[in-house]
Amino acid sequence: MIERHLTRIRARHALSADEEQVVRGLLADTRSVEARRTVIREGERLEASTLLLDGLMCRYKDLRNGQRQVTELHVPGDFADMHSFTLKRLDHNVQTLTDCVIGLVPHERIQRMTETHPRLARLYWFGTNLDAAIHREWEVSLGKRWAAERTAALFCEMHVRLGLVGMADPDGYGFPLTQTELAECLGITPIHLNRTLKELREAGLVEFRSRYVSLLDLPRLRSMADFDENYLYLDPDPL
Amino acid sequence: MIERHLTRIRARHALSADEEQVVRGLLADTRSVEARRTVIREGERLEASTLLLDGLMCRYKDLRNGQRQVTELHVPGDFADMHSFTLKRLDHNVQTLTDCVIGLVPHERIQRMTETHPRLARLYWFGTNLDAAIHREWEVSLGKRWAAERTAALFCEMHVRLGLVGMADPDGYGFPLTQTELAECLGITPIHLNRTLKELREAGLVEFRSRYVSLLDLPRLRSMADFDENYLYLDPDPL
DNA sequence: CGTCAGGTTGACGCGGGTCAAAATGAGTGG
DNA sequence: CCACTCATTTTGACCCGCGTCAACCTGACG
Repeated sequence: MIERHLTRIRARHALSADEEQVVRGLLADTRSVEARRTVIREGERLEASTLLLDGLMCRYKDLRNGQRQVTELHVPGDFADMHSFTLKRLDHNVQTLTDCVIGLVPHERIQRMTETHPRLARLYWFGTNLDAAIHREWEVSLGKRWAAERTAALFCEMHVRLGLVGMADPDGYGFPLTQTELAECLGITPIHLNRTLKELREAGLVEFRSRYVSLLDLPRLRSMADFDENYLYLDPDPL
Repeated sequence: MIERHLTRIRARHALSADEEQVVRGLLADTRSVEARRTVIREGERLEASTLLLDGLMCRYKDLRNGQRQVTELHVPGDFADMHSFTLKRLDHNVQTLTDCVIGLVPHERIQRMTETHPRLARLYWFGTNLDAAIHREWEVSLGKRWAAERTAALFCEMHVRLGLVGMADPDGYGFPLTQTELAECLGITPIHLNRTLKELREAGLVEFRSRYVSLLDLPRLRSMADFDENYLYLDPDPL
């Protein structure tokens, strides 16, 4: 089950046999969590980081008025909160969107890894910096793109990220979110997202139905989103 | 001049005399850069990280249509791009907003530091995770807050961050941005920002004039922004 | 066949974008 | 000290994207 995590790392960096063993040794425990459970609450003190092995999760922040903004989606192989290793408590919540399998990685094991395997430490540092890059791209979407462009950009991002761990087809992928959840990622109301999806569908760009995203015309979809996958760092320099 | 950087670190973590010497030794060179110069361009290969010693800088991303979104502001003492140590090329640009003094820290020195001083490595990792936390809060602002709330939130954030390095008064701070630049942070047009500033001023909350932010009623300003400074991690756990 | 979550559509209003133009203010040169 | 310039701020008019409120539809499930 940790294979997807190794796949994710290897998509960007080589791993020696020794390093692979250390990575495998990080996992202290795995557990199943059903859909829509908040796994990590803002402010609580954490002693372990959560590795997503299967399913989809998200980071979100609540507002006083009951609304929430999702700040990142997680696909299998992602660490949901490697950053809690240094921060110890988070400024946001982490929730499952679907039924999930998660792995727990005690901070003390990460600590030991940073001391014995500085290159691995650097790879995981890279990983949190990649999260930040995704946050920045979402800032651009939320700040400057119209609803349709924004929606297109997210569909493009998820296609690449799911593809990296072998969970996407060339022209689509399973994506079991409700329209309400998707709208919370995009900073628009579910109603307006529904209209936007209709617009994208009728333009022959993308269709989102029964938990599956069908990419009807990927080149035009990427173009309308002004999608540039460089922010996902698919070809980093070798370390 | 590196004092502000030490102050910034010490605001959150203790530093031993030995560690302080290592931090001081990171700086290979300092230079002056005039206002509105792009110091780091998206995609270029980097061999050193940039430490902001004096002045204001920002990270921004360009869009195809010529618009841009600022994704973070930097105050003196901040690393503008510690994340380039692991990413090697950035997904965004970095620019001076005012005349600045910057310090250059070769990646090889950071590399050596991670091997000899893992605790310092962890502090700098913390620093990049703090940047990500700021990105997340901006995502919330851009996605969910009205223009006035969003503007109030940014004024609150900058008050705290500038205050940490001794550059804010209890009821205001110097903030030499144009309204256009501020609007690029907030994801609204300069014209609408101008109307929003008028609204905040007439409500007796905050005034932004001649490069100075006057906090007329900080409690109400924080309240309207739903400002919760936890995301700035002012009291992290000791490492 | 009833129930309920989630998806869809319509009507209407407001926040904020857009275009145009005037006012203000910091420099600069005469 | 004044005239001129150019960036920046400010205001007005108009319109559209998206929020809001209210129904209605659909499909999964017991």
